[in-house]
Amino acid sequence: MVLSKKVFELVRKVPYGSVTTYLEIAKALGNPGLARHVGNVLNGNQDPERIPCFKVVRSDGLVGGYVLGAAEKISRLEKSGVRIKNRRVVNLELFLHRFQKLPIFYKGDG
DNA sequence: ATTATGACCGAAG
DNA sequence: GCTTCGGCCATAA
Repeated sequence: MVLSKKVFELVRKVPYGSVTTYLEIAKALGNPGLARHVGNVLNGNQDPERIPCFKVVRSDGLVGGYVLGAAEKISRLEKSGVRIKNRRVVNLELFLHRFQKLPIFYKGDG
């Protein structure tokens, strides 16, 4: 699907040490209702080393799933400097706020 | 066309 | 805070 290609494209742009959410990516695709589908797409990630989908978490902060296991996802997030508390990203809102500055997802208008 | 299944979301309890 | 439930959208059978 052309949509999945865009998903991977966006995920690649998430800076190391930061995170985004399935919902934010769905919004960037133009349809917030696609959040679930975004997860489905990432579930088919054949190259987790090149597509850093460990940076994509749920909108409530829970880390969510990962091809290599949630534990590995948490491990990589922490290694990148993202704090995790009880399977949840600490201060997720700060990260999302950061994306409003960077024209990564909301290019065009704010 | 209908049904079931997901790395989800939001509102309620 | 937490768990539960209905809704969402694409894909596969």
